Amino acid sequence: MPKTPPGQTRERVYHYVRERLFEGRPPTIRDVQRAFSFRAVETARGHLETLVREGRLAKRTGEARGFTLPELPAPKLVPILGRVQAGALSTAVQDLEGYVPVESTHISHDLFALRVNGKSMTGAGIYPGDIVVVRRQPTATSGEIVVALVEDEATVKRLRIRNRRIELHPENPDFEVITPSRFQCLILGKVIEVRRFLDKASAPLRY
Amino acid sequence: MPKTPPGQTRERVYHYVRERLFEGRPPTIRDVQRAFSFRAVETARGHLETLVREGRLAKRTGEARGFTLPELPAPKLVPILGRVQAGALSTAVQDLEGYVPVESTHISHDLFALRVNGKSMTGAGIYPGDIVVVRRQPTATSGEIVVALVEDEATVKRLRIRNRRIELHPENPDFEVITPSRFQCLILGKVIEVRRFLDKASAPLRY
DNA sequence: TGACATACCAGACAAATGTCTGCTATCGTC
DNA sequence: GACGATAGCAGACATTTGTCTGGTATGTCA
Repeated sequence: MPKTPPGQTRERVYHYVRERLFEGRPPTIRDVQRAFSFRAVETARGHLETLVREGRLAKRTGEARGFTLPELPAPKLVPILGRVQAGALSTAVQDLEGYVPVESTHISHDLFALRVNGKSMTGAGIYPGDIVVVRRQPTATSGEIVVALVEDEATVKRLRIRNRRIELHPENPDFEVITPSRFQCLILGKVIEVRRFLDKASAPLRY
Repeated sequence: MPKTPPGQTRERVYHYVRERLFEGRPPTIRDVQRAFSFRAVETARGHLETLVREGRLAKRTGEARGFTLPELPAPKLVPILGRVQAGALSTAVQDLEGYVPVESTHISHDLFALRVNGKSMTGAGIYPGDIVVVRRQPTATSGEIVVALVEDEATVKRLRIRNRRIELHPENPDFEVITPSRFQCLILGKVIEVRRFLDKASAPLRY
């Protein structure tokens, strides 16, 4: 039974566990044992417990496959809504185009995604076909890019509040500013992220 | 023991399992039992097995927490490399800025992410501070947006091959076309996705 | 040298978890 | 009504998996 320099194997164990967690397939202690050809379960467990003690991993005691990354939950998928219907703001799972993974920082928020249609925001780097990730919220501050529902149609625009009036500004000279009344316009949320898929193969999966 | 209309409870079980999988925390059968207050494990298992038979879930028999989504592994995180060093193309985990989750479609590929520095690609909707997701590959076809290493510096440009010469085109009139020799230039990969974080809070987590 | 820590092994035990067999009740259909 | 399909229950059992106790070997440091 050869002995490895201190910490060296543990580093590899750590990366192995991470990989597995990123795949969404938490390993058992015996998985780790097998992956590193340890002849005893305790060897694997020793490394894992040490990693927990060092704060590099977290665990749910007694639970099968209970090792996780501390503070870092797995990325969450948010639904890409094909259309946003007026009135019902609840996630319509029916006309679902797919899912996009988002940063785990804001898994607590109510997020959804939307595919951009027109060219009215190209000046802000938002092009047709892009997907915007939206945090659902009823209001926003002036200057932010929002998704608003105007006459039953969802549009992405930059919000400006001038003289207590709502203005929806495009970022493309070919389009005009919309100045809806408070009753015509409903702010669905604020755009927090834009993503463009340059490669067809990387487009979100439909399922 | 009340009985629910056919399929109704199962639908909810399905969504519960999905949620858990998206969180990276595969449920046990007894987790499902508890979540729906079934008085027997078999009830939960019945639904789960049916979902597998219907092809809506997949499972690894006998394994603890073995239920997964078919075809759809959990999203993967790819590293955002702070800098790309010449020569060594291996992922330098050291100067790591964080991780971004990517679509599960291409988990098999060798991906990394890079933060964009200059304004040379604004015409293509790629702005400073954006993060590009790159598929590592030594070559690319003309017209694709690539990450190239020119004189030890990584740049994002549109690749054009004219008269068997490599040209790196910016998408901003303020910048000039680079025409490196084959020896000065190394194609690191092809940009498959662009993402911009409009909200500071949504920026990738450093850890 | 001896005390101590680390890496690893061996085997047993216990808790968590998947699987099976058999049962009741409700609904729709022939 | 008989039949089959579905939803659900009850309890036992088997496997997987986490936990524990005790051991050997090697290195560091006083």
